[in-house]
Amino acid sequence: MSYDQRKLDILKVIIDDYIETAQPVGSRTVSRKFEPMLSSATIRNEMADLEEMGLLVQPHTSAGRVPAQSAFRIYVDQLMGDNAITPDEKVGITNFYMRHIGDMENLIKSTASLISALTNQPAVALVPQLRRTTLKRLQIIPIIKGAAMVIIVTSTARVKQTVIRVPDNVTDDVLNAISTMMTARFAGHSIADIDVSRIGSVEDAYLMDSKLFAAIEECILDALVLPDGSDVMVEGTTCAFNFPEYSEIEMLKGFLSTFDNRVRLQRLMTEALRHEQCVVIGDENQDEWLNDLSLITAPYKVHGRSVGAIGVIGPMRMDYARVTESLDLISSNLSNVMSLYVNE
Amino acid sequence: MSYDQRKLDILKVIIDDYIETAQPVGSRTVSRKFEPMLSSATIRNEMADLEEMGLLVQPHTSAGRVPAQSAFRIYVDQLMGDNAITPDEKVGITNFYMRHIGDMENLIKSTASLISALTNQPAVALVPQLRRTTLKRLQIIPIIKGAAMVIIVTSTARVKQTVIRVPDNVTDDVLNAISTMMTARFAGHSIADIDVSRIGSVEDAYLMDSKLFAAIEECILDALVLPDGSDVMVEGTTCAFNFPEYSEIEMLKGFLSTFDNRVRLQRLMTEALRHEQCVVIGDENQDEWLNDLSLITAPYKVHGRSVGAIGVIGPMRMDYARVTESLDLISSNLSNVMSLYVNE
DNA sequence: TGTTAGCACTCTCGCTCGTTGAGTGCTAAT
DNA sequence: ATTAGCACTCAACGAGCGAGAGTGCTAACA
Repeated sequence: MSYDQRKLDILKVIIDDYIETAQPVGSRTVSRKFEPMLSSATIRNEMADLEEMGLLVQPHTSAGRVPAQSAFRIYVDQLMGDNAITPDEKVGITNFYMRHIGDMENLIKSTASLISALTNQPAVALVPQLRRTTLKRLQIIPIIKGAAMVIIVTSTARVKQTVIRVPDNVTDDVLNAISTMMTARFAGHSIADIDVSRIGSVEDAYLMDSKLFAAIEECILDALVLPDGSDVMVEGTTCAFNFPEYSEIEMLKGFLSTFDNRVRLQRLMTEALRHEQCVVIGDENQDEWLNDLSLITAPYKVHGRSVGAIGVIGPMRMDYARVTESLDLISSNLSNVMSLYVNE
Repeated sequence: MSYDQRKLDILKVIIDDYIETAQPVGSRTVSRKFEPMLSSATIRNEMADLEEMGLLVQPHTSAGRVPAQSAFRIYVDQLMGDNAITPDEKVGITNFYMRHIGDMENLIKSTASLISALTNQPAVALVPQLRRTTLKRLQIIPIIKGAAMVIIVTSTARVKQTVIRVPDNVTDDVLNAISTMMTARFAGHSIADIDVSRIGSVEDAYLMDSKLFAAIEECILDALVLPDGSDVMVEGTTCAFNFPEYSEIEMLKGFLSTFDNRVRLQRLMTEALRHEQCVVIGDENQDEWLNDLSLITAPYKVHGRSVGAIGVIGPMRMDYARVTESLDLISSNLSNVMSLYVNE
């Protein structure tokens, strides 16, 4: 019982069909689709072998077969085709990014929508991470006595705001001065660089209240960098309504609840940002909550440096060819657009 | 066949039960709950009357009865109780707002979550509307050649950003100067006041490129004020998974799709902002897409002026007493907190 | 006159059970 | 090695049936 090519070809036909229909695939179906023509009996023999090899699973005796998780792995690594995205669609993607103007949150949100529309799967996208981009401007604006808002604008045109407490005796002018000064000092620097030591030197220079700097420091290092779920955009969860595997309400609920915990998703995507495109199938996922799903992610880059990530989460049965190609394309388009924004 | 009190009392029992169970209510159930004790036969007679009056509907002969839309109207206007919210819960709400610190988007989002948690219904909340608050600061930040980002901070600590095109020859210093100047000029003014004519005078004073001002004007009047769906927060849609009326996937899909069109929701809530608390049941709604749902909204105010709105969208069967009380309470708490932010 | 017990009737819901059909594994022939 | 043929399995579907909840009506009663 060898790993011969025919077995793999048959496996591909089975998986292709299963991806499309979400139904167990029978020998007759394969026989009809398979080239060269083989009788269903022959296919049956091969399928029995594939089952013994752990690549197929029979839900019950008289059903067809369903690909096992390991089969999807082989499919992704060796079997699936390419050119799943038509030239027209490629042009569409390019146009989408050429036409786009707007702020970062919007761009990333639209990107998630685009991925979802293209793949018919829920899509996830991570906004450019602050500590991976550079500061463009920092502005502290008083709100009420005792509180001020820190607004940070990054080189990727991202705006992030947070509220900090400030001592009562700090005047608007002081906050303004600090804003100007910090902007001048740190503009163009990586946000990760705005660290305690440097703030120290600033403090010395301006002889300011150290509590205020402590607050600003905390604001930048914690509030702006700790994952709070607001950095991750989710679009297209309604796709799941059309998935046959979630036709039961409890199943659907289970699947959709995956997207509720934004902090968890954000952590996941922040991790994904560190790798090139990757496909994680079923319990290959470290996280238990993804154990019967597949996660496909790709980073996007500004001048070659990964600053964010996009991805798709869906059932193990998904059109891997289409999804991986889509993510690749979109990632590179997005990277280009974003690199335009940022003068190196 | 009069509108006598007993009929109304029976109606109340029926609706209370129906709100709780979403099941047709039979005469025996009512008989058991009704005070004074009456036989189910008597109740049956009354229920037959109520049906004839158009207040009850029988799904089929051998089922109990379901309140008609008009019955819910009467229920809301005359029958439902109060004190649906326990003192403990009230304290919880107050604490929630006392503890809160953060920016506006966050506060409104949390508010929506709170409403949803309290009512077990999907909740909707509208961020303070720009044209109803005053400007705190306007900052134009260049992003790339030909584009700049306008950041507006309002008196309600809201930050709104948008990207505008600027002529290539405008320098950073000019943008900075304009920012400072416009902030000085318009800070404290209603954002609706930043209109063409005033921009005209500013333009004269600084002899600036009129195209740039046109762009800024457009940015403020259009991009920042036109409903784009980003002003409305939706939380708790997953509540619907537990509603018996949406136990069929198609029903659920239909209901949840209500929340997909954010622009539509934003328009709805912007309209709601103009009224005091109101309960709109079924096809009392102007909008067809709400015709078999109920919408309950309440505005929230800063120093007596409505600037935003909160609301609940759910099936006609909903705990109106609890929802209206919750919205009232939260609206007044939120109004208080927000008024604190804004020095009159 | 309002209330209630009793009863026949209706209709949904859930259950069982036989039928159907897709799919299998095995065997024997090619 | 391939395939036709066949007996076998099992989920899915639908019909048929009984149970139960609920009704309306009637007649008796306070």
